[in-house]
Amino acid sequence: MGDEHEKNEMMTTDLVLDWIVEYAVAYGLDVLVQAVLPAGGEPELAARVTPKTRSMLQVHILDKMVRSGEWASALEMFDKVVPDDWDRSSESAYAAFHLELRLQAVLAPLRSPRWSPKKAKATLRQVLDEKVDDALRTQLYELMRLGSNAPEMIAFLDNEHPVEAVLNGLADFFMPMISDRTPRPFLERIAAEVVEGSVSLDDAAAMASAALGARTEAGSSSQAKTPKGKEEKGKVDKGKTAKGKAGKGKTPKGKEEKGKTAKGKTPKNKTSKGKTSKGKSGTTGKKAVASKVADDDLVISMAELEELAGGESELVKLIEAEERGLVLTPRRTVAAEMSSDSDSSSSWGARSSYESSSYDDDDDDEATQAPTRGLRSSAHKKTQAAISQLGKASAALLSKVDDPLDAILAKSSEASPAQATRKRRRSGAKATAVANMFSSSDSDSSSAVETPSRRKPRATASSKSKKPARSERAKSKGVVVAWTDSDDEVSDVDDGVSLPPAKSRKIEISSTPSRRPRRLSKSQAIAALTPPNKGRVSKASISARKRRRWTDDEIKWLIEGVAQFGHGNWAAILAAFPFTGRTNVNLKDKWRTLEKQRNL
DNA sequence: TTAGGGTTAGGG
DNA sequence: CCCTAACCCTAA
Repeated sequence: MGDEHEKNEMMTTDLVLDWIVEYAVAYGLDVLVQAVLPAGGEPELAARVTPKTRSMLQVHILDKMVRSGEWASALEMFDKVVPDDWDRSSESAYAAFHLELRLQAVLAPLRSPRWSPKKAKATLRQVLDEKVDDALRTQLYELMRLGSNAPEMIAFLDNEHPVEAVLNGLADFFMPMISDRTPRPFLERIAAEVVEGSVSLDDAAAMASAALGARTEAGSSSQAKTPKGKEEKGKVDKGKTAKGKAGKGKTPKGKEEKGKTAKGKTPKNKTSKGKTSKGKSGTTGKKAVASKVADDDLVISMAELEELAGGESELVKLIEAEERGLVLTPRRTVAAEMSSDSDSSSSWGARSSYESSSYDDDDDDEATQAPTRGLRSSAHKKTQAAISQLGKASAALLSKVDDPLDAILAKSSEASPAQATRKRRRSGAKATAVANMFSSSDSDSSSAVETPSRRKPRATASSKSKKPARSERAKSKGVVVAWTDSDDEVSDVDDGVSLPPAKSRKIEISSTPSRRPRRLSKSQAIAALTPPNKGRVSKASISARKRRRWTDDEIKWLIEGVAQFGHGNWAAILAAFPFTGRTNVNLKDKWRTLEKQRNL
């Protein structure tokens, strides 16, 4: 009796916990996901989550892996997620999706716009040498056939095996498993608080449990959970049957859809850009504790950011100013895109209606746009929103600080493409630097400060001129050249820089000035000017950037990354691991030295 | 963005 | 002072 009551209470609590976790996922709180997943999670929490919720979380992770191109991990996770009783025959949807995943795993390294046909072929051949089944082999041979023509092959990859299609397939495939539950406002609220960090998960469970208990107490307590269990079972069954249908329809549908979206709206690929630094879900060695810490840091970082920016209202003002276009940053488009659709609906069910209907394609936009992202959902959106918020905040912060370089560059009317690029990269680097400053509680506090790689005063010596013996070069260093450029005068520069006027006309140039075409002297000047600016901006970053030795962790990531993405995909590797203060070129260089070391 | 040649800080 | 790892520059 009392025993049973206790038991019921416990199960109620667990169900509530389930819900909270589910909503937390919808809110994009990966910490919870990590905490609950068996491997590396917190055992107690994991044990209290129902298998169904666990599956849902796993699908969530799978979705992330697919998005970040961790195909090997995705394959692994896929096998874990699929229930044992699903049809795995070669005709099944399981087989189709599994094949697609494996294909993607092979194709991922080839998607780089810069891959060489030679490399692609070699990679494919290597795969073919391993044991692959006929279905995969057929696909790969088709790729081999196209391998001699790079553009054609890329087009093939994009049209026949777009990542989009896999994502859609993912949504289709698992939708039956993931039913949408009726949202419960109070649970949503609590989940939101968990996300904010003001309430711990356990407290939330207690709170929600109390709330739910109060409601269900009126009826019999066992009533509360019985329907749930039934519901769950029913769903699994239904899922199994529905799945076959969904899977079969999947491939053509995905393709069709892709074509249409591509035709309709160009921009949208951008979304993934922002979230680079946190792609670690696959190989969390460090437990949920670590991710918890990371999340705390995120919370703190916003607060600190606001504080630094002069309080919230100030920050808001700045952001608003930015949005009105007063402050131009490339991020603006993303922000606009973000704010355009705010949704609050439960995410997981969004696609089901689309699935059952045979999808008449008469009206384009609405039909295609909405269902495209079954799983992208609000979880993704929230994450994106948070990221964009952070980005905006840091941009606002930066805009508050005087960094004249951008202004200077903007002013220089002949802005060559190269300069423009440099400018953009700089601001990007700065933004991440600010973010890193808070998010990486990591050891060397210097790294964050270093990150905005300061160009050395040394103005580019023309590399073509064969090196003029060390001593000579050394001597030439430190020549002082007076720069007199009539048009934009000191004032121009002065606004942002506020350098001592006397200095602004004298620029130190380390290489022979006469060799350079005059046109370049300005950019040289800018480069030369830069460090002093920085000195003014922040006392911490005065020092010239330091050499930072590679840590074991970084080396580990690099090796892992090459194994995962293949040699030469440095940008992808950089994005997939939590490198701080490293660039893709750095990775490339490090790999070069590693290889050298191994050979010797 | 990557490949590869060039430059240099800093350890031994 | 030498050598190497880390970093820079630029063509493609």
